[in-house]
Amino acid sequence: MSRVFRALSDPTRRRVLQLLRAGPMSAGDLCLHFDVSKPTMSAHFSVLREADLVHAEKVGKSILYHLKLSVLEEALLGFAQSFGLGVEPPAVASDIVETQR
Amino acid sequence: MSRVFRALSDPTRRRVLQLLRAGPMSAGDLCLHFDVSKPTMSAHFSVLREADLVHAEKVGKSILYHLKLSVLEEALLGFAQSFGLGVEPPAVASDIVETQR
DNA sequence: CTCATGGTTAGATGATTAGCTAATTATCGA
DNA sequence: TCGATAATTAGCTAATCATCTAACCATGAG
Repeated sequence: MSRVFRALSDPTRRRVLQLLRAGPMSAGDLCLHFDVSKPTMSAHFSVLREADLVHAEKVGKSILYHLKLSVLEEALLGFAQSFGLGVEPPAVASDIVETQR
Repeated sequence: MSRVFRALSDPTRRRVLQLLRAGPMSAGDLCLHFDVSKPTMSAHFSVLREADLVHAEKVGKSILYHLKLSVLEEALLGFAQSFGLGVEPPAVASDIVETQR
C-alpha cells in the first residue's frame, strides 16, 4: 500500500501510467515522452515495478511495460472504500462478474 | 496531487486519517495512538495539512484536527476516474442525481 | 564475431524525509 | 502573574530520493 502511494506521488510516474493506459509500451518509447535521462527513467520504472503497478515483458532487445490496472484499482478504490468513499457495493452476486476484470 | 499521494504514502499518516474518520480529534489524543514523539507527530500533521487532507482548528490549548473527506475523495476517485476506474457507468442521465453527492 | 541499439547498473550529488531531544510559544487555571 | 499543559519550532542525524554521467550487459543484424 505504501509502495503504491509512494509510486503515485511522482508526476513522472503518474504520467507513465497514463501513457500505458493506451497499451503496452517499450521503455525506450516511454523515455521519448520525458525530458530526463534514460537511467532516471529506468529508476522510475523500477519503482513502478516494485509497487506492482506495471509488468515488464522482455521482447527482443526491448522491454515492454504493461499497466497492471487491477492493482491500481485495488489500491485506490480499496483505500477509498475504507473511508466509505465512492464505491457502490456490488449489491447482487450477478454484478460481481461484471466488476471483476 | 503529488502532495496528497505523498501524504498517503506513510502508514502513520494513513492511520491518522482513519482515526479522524470517527470525528475531529486533538493532536495530543492522536499522539496517544502512536509510538513516536510528539514533534514527529506534529511533522506528520504538517504534511497532512499541506496536502489539505486535514483542517486544524484551535480550541483552547488544543488543536482539533478534522478530516477533509472531500479532498481525499476528489484526489482518490478523480485519479481513479482518469483511468476509467471505479466509475459506476451512469448509463442514463437519471442516474447522475444519485451518484452526485 | 563484431557492432550498434536498448536498457540497466555503478557511483556521485543535492534535496528531502522521518526520527530524535531540547527549546519555544500559547493558553488556561489558580 | 506564575506555573502547568498542548503543541510547534529549532537543530541535528541517518536514510532515502531524483537526477546526472559513465560504464556495463544483452540481443539482433551483418
